[in-house]
Amino acid sequence: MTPQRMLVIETLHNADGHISAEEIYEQFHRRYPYSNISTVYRTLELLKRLNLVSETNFGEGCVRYHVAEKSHHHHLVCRTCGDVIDLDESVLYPLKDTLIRGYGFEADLRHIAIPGECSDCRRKGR
Amino acid sequence: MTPQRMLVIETLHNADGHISAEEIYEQFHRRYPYSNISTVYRTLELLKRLNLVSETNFGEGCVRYHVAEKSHHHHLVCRTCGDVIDLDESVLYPLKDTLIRGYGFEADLRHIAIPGECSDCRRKGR
DNA sequence: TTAAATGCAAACGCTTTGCAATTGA
DNA sequence: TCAATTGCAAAGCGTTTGCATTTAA
Repeated sequence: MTPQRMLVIETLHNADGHISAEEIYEQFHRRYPYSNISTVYRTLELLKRLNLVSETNFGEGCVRYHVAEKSHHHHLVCRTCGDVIDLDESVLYPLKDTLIRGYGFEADLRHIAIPGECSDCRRKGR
Repeated sequence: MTPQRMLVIETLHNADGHISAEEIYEQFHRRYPYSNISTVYRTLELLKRLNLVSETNFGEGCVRYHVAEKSHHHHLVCRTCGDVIDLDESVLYPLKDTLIRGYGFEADLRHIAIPGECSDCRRKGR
């Protein structure tokens, strides 16, 4: 545990919502001038491996990070076999973000079940 | 209209589904050796402006392109005022792709209505 | 004491751009 | 003819990596 890591983690927690590596670095570097953005990336890499942060790609040309919390789950429901696959809430973050950014629409995406066909049934169907 | 552009357009039509600039260039260059990837990017830029292709970011580090067709529409439904906002099908492509890639699940995302709150009501609500 | 983490600089992959040469209309 | 398009090379962006130095344990 280094002061650099602590600052990155602190920045991640203070930022509510999704923050980019560049933005983390900006705040981090302000408080710790002899620092480097590669340390930010390496710390984020580590936190991802430890499942302490998740990353989401909103299609802006950079990835955004947020602290991982116990989150809602969604479901993928197979129309053929009825199987239900659990889906982490974060899978819908990019969509949620697109709707906010593109339409100003705050989507209520809790408790979603998405219909379709699972991999097994697709394989058998062919 | 140049042979280069025709080949890019042809490649886009032959590729069913989403294709990256790199992949377009690969096919294009095979048939037209004195070509350059910047031409591909410039042609794609043009076709986007003309609404002949759409681009989708699947979070792979590159954008994928597909010919724009008259597509299904989805709806954003405001729980407060009941307003319905039309949503192009392509907005859900990244999610669809995530589900295929991550879970092998072929989501049936036609005719979707997403509940939530529209920008007007959010503004008034504050 | 030493394995691990850092800063730095250079490279990465995808995309964009400036510019001179070429081309379609 | 001439504006538009191309090929090329160089630069841009966010991100990753090799390496010598520093540091936490």
